[in-house]
Amino acid sequence: MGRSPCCEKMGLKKGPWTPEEDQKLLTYIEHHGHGSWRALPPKAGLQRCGKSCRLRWTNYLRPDIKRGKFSLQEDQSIIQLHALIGNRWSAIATHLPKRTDNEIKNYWNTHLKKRLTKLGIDPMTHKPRHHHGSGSGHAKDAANISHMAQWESARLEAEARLVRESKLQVISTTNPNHLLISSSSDATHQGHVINKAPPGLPCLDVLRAWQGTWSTKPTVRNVNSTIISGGSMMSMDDLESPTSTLNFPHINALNPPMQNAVNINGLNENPVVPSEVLQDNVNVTFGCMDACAATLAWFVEEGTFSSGNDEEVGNVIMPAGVSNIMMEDFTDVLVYNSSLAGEISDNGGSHFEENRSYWDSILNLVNASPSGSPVF
DNA sequence: AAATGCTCCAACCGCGGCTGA
DNA sequence: TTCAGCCGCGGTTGGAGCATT
Repeated sequence: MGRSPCCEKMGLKKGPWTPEEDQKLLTYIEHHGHGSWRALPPKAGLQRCGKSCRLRWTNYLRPDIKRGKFSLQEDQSIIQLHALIGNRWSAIATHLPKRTDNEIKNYWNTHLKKRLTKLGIDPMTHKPRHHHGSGSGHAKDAANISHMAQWESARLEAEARLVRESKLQVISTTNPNHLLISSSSDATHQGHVINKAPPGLPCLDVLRAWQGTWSTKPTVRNVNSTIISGGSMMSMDDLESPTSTLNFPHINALNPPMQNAVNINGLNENPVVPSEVLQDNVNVTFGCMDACAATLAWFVEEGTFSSGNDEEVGNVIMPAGVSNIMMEDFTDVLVYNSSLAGEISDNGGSHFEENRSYWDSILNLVNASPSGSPVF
């Protein structure tokens, strides 16, 4: 590859792994764990550097890797997380169980980025190239989004580290010969276990303190009726990530879309929360709007809605007409979410028409494509 | 059938952060 | 405090396989 041959100069093999090498590595790790990667190759009888072994294991041989096509929900998650935290693949992978950071990175570079580009959405900023912002208000939103992105980014990194540290603790207290798993992609799964562990883990306290630093407000109800408890860990059960501070109204709205539309409309009956309390959550909602656009276009392109549950079999393929009707309802849901946020925050609902226009423009863009064919 | 172009992904490299001496 | 060793992450690449001409 025209780079300095770090392994070659030591007489070590590079390039594609043979089935025999895979078997050696698998067998060794199953019996001994990987321990020090640097020390592993000679013990396992491999003419490879430790780095190469680690990569092979974490990206390919690990038994808990899910391979194959990404689901629509996984697409959503990647887009939304990327909109928030950028190219932090390992952090994104912690929210996609059984997917490796490398796989997500490849998928982004080969599929998602291109599709967003074709949609006219900048894959780096997640904004439409001809975004119709509203002057200073838009700049303010952008600043808030940036603030939240930094917050979430730091939180995800802390979460990933927490998972890694806790894994070491768990392993050290169990069978020393237990299979060591060191990839980040299983972090979400592992994180559930860890976060249900008895309180007292120092790392958890650190994370709590970290969250408390930013979230000093009292318990509030956000636009999606999820209770967020400021200064302490929130309810885990409702969230995709065990410690996520975010929620994505459109995800819930789509799983399935119609039922959740009812749920969201039901918010009218909920007590209105003071604007200062909701502000942060509202900002997140707006921060995800552009990512929502891409996601929405997805569903129209595919003509499908995911069940949202990997356990269920298959997606429902809808006729174009039905799809359009559902898209209109979906728009209402999204507009409602964002306009509710706007109402509660500071503009007395002034976002409503603007957001409706925004989503209508996305729908028009999508619907302008030939019937039943991708828009890109 | 052959040549060419394109897509995809496994695997590499370099850098930065962490840890222990 | 410094430094060396190690690990993990993100960016990048080579090449296999597929599609198109």
